Amino acid sequence: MNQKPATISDVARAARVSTATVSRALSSPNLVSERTREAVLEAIRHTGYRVNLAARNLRMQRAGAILILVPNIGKPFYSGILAGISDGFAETDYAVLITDTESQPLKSGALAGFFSDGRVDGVISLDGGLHRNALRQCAEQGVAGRIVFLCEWVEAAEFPVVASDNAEGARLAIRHLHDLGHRKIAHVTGPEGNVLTVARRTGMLAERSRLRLAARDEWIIRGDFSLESGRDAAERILQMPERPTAVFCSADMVAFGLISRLQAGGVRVPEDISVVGFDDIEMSEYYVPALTTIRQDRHRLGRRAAELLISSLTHGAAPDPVSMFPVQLVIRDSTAPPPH
Amino acid sequence: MNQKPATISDVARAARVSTATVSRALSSPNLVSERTREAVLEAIRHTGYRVNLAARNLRMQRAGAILILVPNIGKPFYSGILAGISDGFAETDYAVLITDTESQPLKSGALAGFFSDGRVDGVISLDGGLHRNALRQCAEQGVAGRIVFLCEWVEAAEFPVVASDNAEGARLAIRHLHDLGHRKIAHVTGPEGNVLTVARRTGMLAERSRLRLAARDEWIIRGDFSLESGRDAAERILQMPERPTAVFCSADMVAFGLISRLQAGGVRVPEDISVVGFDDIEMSEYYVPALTTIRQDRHRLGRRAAELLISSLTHGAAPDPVSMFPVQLVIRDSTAPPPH
DNA sequence: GCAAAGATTGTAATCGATTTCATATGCCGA
DNA sequence: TCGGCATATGAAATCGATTACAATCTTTGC
Repeated sequence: MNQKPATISDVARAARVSTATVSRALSSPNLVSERTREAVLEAIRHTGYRVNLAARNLRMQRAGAILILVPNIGKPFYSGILAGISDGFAETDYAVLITDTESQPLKSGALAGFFSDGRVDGVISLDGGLHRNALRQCAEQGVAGRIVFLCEWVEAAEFPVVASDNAEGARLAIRHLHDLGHRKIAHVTGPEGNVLTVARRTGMLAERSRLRLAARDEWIIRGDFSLESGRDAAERILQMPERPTAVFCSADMVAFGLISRLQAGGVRVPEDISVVGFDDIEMSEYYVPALTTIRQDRHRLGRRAAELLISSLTHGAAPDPVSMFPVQLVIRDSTAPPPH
Repeated sequence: MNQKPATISDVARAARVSTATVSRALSSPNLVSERTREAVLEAIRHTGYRVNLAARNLRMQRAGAILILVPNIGKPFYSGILAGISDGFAETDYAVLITDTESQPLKSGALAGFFSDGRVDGVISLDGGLHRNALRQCAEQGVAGRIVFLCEWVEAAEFPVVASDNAEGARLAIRHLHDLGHRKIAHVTGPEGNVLTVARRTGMLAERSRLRLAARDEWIIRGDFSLESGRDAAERILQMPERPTAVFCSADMVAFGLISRLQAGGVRVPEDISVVGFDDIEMSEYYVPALTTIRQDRHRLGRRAAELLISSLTHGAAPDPVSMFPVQLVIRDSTAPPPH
């Protein structure tokens, strides 16, 4: 035990051939006679040889890994996405690295650095808050084609994006509330400067004015996709002289925080106030009340981003710069007609 | 643009020294005169050089990466743990790889393979269901010291373990319910064969008999840590002729599934039935009712496992084979005295 | 003033694979 | 029987770093 792993030379020696032949027997078997191929395979079995990826990657000038930038691994929203990405890379020999950009912010030059130190071949970023400079550096190094944005993106940057139709999601939410009879609808936004915040708020505002619904400034409440911001929004609402009858939240977690605080304040959901979330994370179905929300197909989004990246790594070009995925309204128990 | 990254030779040429000197200037500056060190640094700045990690790792006979085996990335429970692990590795130059053992089960020999193909230097496994064979292979290769179990573990295997005091957690839960006046306490277990299932159930049973509480076989309900299993358990309970007045769930997610279904069935929590969870995931505080549960310090667990692995990778030996972390009872709104 | 010790630096081997180029062999048709 | 071609294989260069060893130049002690 504790013996060093067998190398290609060990195999070559055992099979009485050169290392070149061993390599060929593995990567292009048709270049090798059947007899020697058998001998090589037997030697491999015997020695327990596995090709050393560091060596192979060095020689082949690739890193053999891709990196996922996640704003916060802790959020349940990302887990389904990560699973989808993993699935997408399952058949490849790429290793999947994950970095949390919140707990470990990228230092200046770090992103381009990942490429130039041979650590990664490609990047999937779930973080739309990357520095312009960092992206420019990547573009200058000619690795722009190896970066894919997922869910979030950077405005006016030339990287492929895989995302849900956020504006449509917001419209669906508002329309659903309108159909139930709601006319006074509030919205808890995401963090300022976030592209999703903008997309969802814009969609919400557009639909609200299209339907000629009441509009009050205080009904647009700033949040940040977190439970806490939902709770804070609830406190604001509890103190409003004229309360909305429904709230469209920019994320399910926000809705949970909101509902929890509303109920604690004696306001029932959905009897007194209806609530719609966004994302449809696993919990939403089991919340009390079960949450009406906008579903994003997280697994599919992740998978698609993986496929996109793989294809641009192997074929050099991204097939389509933007893929927008449909969202879906899932009606559960947190919405009902407004109190008359 | 699109130029290949600078190599050590480029730097050497620019600084008019040999590659050896460049390497030394970086790794052991005291071996190099100040003048040349300056020149080298200047050349590095000028060329934008970054050391190629594949090459360095190959030469230094290390992989530069560690692998985390997660049963299911999708579960919110793991996110805090992963963040803790990431933190633990933040100051090192190890890359952190993550694999989901549920969506992509390890093939036979895969674990040992990760080591022998130079892909990883160490492993943190959150999966206690690894095959004995896989572990034996690792031991035979002499890499046993580079595997750390976290939260879960494999019974009778000689690897270091970082985990919470699960039995104590179960005892705390039962004692709390007993203190509130409950005498008929049910338990939804984890999946059969899981070490956590055993630890928590054992602790629960021990405390129950110590306190001389009522015991009925049907009050031990098999689950699997999931929302769905909580829902199923609730359905069983709703049909019991003699219902328990309290339920201790083996995970918060189970508790959510359970409460959601109980309420739908007209049983109020905590007025009719009290519920205690296990884990204290972020959501628990914001559930309705806020969940009484056993807190595990997930971030700290993750961090500790990372530190343990790092230390055994650098110093060769694990300081202490088992570290058991204390748990904590967090009392919220899902528990109350039983209906008289 | 000279040998020994110390400080710097360069040359070349090495890590473990892949791949180019050259060589050896066998088979074919003329 | 011999040139030509396809097939099978090996020798050696290469990827980009680190490091053992050797070489040179300074400094120090007596």
